[in-house]
Amino acid sequence: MNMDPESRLRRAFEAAMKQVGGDDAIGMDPAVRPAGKPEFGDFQCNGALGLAKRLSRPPREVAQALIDAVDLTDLCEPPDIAGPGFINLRLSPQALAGAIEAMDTPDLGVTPDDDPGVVVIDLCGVNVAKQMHVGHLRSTIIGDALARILERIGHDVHRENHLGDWGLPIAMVLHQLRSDGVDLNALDLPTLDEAYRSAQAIARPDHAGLDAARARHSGPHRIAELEAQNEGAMAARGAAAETLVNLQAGDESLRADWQKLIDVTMDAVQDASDRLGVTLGPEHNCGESTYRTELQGVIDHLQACSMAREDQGALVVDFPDRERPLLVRKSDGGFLYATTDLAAIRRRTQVTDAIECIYVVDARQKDHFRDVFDAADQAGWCTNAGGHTVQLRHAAFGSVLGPDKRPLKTRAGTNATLASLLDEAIDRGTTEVRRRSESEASPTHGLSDEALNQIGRAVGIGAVKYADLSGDAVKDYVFDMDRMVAFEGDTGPYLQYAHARMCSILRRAEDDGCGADLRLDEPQERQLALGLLKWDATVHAAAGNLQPHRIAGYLREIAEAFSAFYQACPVMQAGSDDRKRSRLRLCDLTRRVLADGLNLLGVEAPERM
RNA sequence: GCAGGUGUAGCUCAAUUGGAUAGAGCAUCGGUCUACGAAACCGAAGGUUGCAGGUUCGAGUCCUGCCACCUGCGCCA
Repeated sequence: MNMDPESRLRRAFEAAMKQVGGDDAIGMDPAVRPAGKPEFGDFQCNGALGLAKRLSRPPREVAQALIDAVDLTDLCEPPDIAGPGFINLRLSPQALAGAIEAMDTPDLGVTPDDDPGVVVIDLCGVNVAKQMHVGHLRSTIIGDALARILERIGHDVHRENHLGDWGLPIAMVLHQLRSDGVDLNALDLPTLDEAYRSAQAIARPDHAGLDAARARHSGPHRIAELEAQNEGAMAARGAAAETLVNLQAGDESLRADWQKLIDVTMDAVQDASDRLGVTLGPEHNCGESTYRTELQGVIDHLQACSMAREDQGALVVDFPDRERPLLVRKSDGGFLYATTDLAAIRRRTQVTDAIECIYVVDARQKDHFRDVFDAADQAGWCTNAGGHTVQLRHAAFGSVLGPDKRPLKTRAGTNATLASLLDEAIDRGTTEVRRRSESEASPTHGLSDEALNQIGRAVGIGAVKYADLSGDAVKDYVFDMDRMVAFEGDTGPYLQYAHARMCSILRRAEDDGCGADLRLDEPQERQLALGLLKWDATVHAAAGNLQPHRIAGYLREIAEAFSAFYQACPVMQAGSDDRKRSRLRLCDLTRRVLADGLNLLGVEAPERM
């Protein structure tokens, strides 16, 4: 049973509502939550308003009845009624101090999930032969954060990088490189990337797309674009298709070359992962190619379930609530990415026994995942091998836009590469850290080049990651390097700075106040303490809703509360030893919560910066 | 055409899932470094939450209808 004040208040008011409302109160939420403003106390109970409705009694009268009935012994000061019937609650000093002491443990009061299990997170999703761009940045950063958050509450997280390493696009590049006579042993990523582009441009006919575009009255620009693509594409496509057939048939020479493309691509991915500080390595690679032997089995199963229907030579799955069917096999017998995604779900739920599969993929694929998830459900794969219900969830994220609100481009007009972005972030972070370290008063003064570079990287990368994680992931976001690396205001470095200041105080102190009696007399001390108490609920809310930005918002709140405390309450010269040790303990706990949260976001927390 | 999404301060974003006077940051203006790090703090100004209705004690949040923009729509992934 949760012993934090909010849970205790909820239970107390639940009981009071039952007493006041009788059967009418069954199933009603006491609506206990942190107070909206400090003037309203520490917590508020809004349940009287709903209960008054059911009882047809004046809300304030019901609120009074609840106050008369509720048992808040050892928990609260006498509550009062405000506005239409809100009950404002203020914790007793003992209860607040007791609650803080209770969370002063290694796990910081964060409770494990009620139903822990294997959670597969599909993240990063690079395509072989294609340079990583900002879209992969989002998938990787958000996916890594979600993985850390879910691990934090006890899940067994399996990260999977579902590489685009199979299918026609790869065959096209392969064919092009081979026919151009490129030395694959000396292949580098820019060459590969360029080959991918030109292969795409040459070999993409789209008659069906063109017909569809005409049928639905798409704009002339779109139609012209499609017509241009159709020019002379068939020949190249035919050759690529032949390459694909040979590759899939196991042609040794082709397979060797194919592997070289993967190696070159993955070296760059590893480099980006390392610089970003995300937990992602070769052991998480799980490419589309690994499903190739399972695709036919998926089709067989769909047919055995009578889910699949032939239509114009292709195999499709229908849904009761929408027109659009899901295509699972082409008329030429080939499989599609929906087939691969279904195979992945089947393996993850039926072999790996996942209770949850999370897809950290661009929001534009929403319809696709809806179809695939529904098809998987129909196929019976939403119950895992252990009989546990499986949740399939698309953690969709929006596009990264430039300051012009268009998809982010470099000055040259090409897609911004991830590598160039990281270069710049690290460069600017390092420059700033070095600049500040020149001042003799700076705690970083005199540190080695290596140490300063390390911190500079943490600051630059932290800024980029925080910017990505601090807003609701599903929305598009405007990427503005200049704003991020101002390192002021609501940024990653703001949180890192607050953390470094706490470290600084703790460094100066002879002890960390561990075990000291807490005296939370000043309003800033109370506010900080009340903030710390929300940590458990915040982690669970972020995990349950797949919203890392809740963590980010919480940490900013903590950093702000700490700054206010720092301003108002001297620690080292607190007046008495008891008070000093109490404040040190509060600093220490705050530092640990902040570090814990930054770690969940994958943002480093240097001790000096 | 059909489906989905978005619309909040000049700009970039929040809002504990229906709660009190819609909050931050940037930019602007003013004040704080002989107390632990000024990457900070305090204050001012900035709003008809796209528009119009509706539901109720109470709506940025829910329902309806418009407007604007974005995205997707069978043999690419």
